[in-house]
Amino acid sequence: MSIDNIISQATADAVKALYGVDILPSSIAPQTTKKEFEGNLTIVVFPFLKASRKNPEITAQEIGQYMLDNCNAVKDFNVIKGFLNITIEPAFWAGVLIHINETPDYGFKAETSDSELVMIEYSSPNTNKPLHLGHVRNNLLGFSLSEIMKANGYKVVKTNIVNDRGIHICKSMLAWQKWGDGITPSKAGKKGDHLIGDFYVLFDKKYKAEIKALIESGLSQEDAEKSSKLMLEAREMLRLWETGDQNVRSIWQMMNEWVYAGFDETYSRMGVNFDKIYYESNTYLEGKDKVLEGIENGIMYRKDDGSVWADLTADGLDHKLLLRGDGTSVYMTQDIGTAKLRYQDYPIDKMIYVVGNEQNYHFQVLSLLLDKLGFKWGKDLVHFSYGMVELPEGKMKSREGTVVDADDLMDEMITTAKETSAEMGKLSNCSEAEANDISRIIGLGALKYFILKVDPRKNMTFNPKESIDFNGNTGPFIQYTYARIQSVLRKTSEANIDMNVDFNGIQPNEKEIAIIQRLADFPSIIEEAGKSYSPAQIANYVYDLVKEYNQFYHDYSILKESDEQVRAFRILLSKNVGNIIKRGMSLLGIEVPSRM
RNA sequence: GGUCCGGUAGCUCAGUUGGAUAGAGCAACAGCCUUCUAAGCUGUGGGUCGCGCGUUCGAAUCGCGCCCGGAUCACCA
Repeated sequence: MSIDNIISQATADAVKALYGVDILPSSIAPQTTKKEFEGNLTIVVFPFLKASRKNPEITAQEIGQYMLDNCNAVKDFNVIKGFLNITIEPAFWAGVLIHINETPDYGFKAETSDSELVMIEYSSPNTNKPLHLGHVRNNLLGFSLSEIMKANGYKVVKTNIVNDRGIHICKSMLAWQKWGDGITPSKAGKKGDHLIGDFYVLFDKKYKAEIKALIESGLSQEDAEKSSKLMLEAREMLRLWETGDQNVRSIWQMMNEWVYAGFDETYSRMGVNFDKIYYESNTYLEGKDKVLEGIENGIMYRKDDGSVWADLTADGLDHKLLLRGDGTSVYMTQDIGTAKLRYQDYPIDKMIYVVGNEQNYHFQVLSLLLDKLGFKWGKDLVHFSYGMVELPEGKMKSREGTVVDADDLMDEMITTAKETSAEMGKLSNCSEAEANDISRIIGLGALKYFILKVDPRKNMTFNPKESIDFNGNTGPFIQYTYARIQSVLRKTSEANIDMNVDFNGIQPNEKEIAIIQRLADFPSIIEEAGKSYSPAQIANYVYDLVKEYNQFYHDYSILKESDEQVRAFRILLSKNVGNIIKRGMSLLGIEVPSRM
């Protein structure tokens, strides 16, 4: 039983004994006492005034006195206005630390046979260009969210829906056919996704030139776009693809393989992965049945031109198109189809879509439609919506070359980490391989932490220069603290310090108590982050813990402490801070180095 | 115009189901390396929590109205 629960229970008991009123202990949430006041936990007594019919000070005084007399965890109390500050018996804190130390999966709930299954969709790239900064935010959020849900005891299936068909892919294919001269990724010495991306850009360039020429020959913008030969060829290719034309399909197959090989490399470097990948080429025809079923059930209706719609005005939204007049699917229909396939594959209880906030409306509609169509998780599907990543110079525009490529970005981060470390002389005692590994961990940690610490809903500015600043609320700062703790532990074992010490009667000081209190918060932080789907809460918690520990680390000698009991206690405390840092960072998909 | 989301220090951001005098980092200035890793620590300065009204013992937090910024409102995905 946690200290919080003990105090909540004791408070409820006190109110019952003093005023004869029943209060649910769970409705009382003790908060950590502010630094400027004495005590560890604070109870706000205003809610009890109706029961006590006395003023706040007297009420707090009475409850405090009762708790002091009847609860052995309470050592002392003081009252300021309506705030009852309780000092916990220091020996209890030692017990809390020992409990944390002895609980291997502290803070993580285990998956059980009746755990709910949550499917998390993230990444969802197009196969016509490499991943960029926007995908990085998506991937990091999606992966972290998966880890957080697992820690909350859910069964998690990570999924990726790859947009592998459509006019954009045909553009790349066409450009490769026309100007590629049979080049392949290995011949070009280039990752496949980058190669395809180059052809996509090339298409756009040639297309623009064609349009420009047509306009100069006297056509209007609109007419020029209509009569562009390139675009017509691309459309024809898409048509052939849809009829299953062998030639087009085999080029498509080959080029997609190149792209997937490139993506795999990027994903694996980024440290993200998937349990199940869906391809739009397999799912894009699937939604039709469901929609037709919807017509029979009166959920959808058909217009005179043959198109099919859903009327969502009763839910405050508009009419939504689901099938075109010619019977083909739109985006929404495909998502319904994908949902159908997924539900055939897995007994989904909960579905989370990690998709940018420009699609908020889409998911509002999807949720309603899936619900109406009988998907049990439709109504409560979570659109984990995140804001755009902007650059200091403004928005990213692929045409203007201001897109930050994911691979380049990771390279840059790792290189900078290595240079910075070398400048500080940190890597002088390492082998080359070790130095590279540490640089990789630090560089990627800096990137990941910088992105994940921000509330996902907010648009954020990614400043490449500032992200490589290793000071303050950053990944490297946290990693550094972890590395120092590992150093302390190494020295502990080198010096053969006996850790089998009886901690009976130990009196942790204020700073130690503050750290233990924070460690004890870990489970509720994970739970909260799982409810609000927020990796940022984990990130900021870990930072607070590290900050608190750093002060302690600088104020007290740990290994030099002469009192064996105190020394062992401080080593134990450090070890557990290290453990929690590691677990917290693992929820963000960030590694921690044992030295740096 | 309709809908959704943001607005907290010069900058980047926290702020736990409404709680005490709103917190970090960066930037600026002043200190601290014979002591477990100085990528660190300590101190100083910096605020109309977008604006107003309301709800109550108490509002950055909840409600209503307005202002600013973003997204979206396609037979694109």
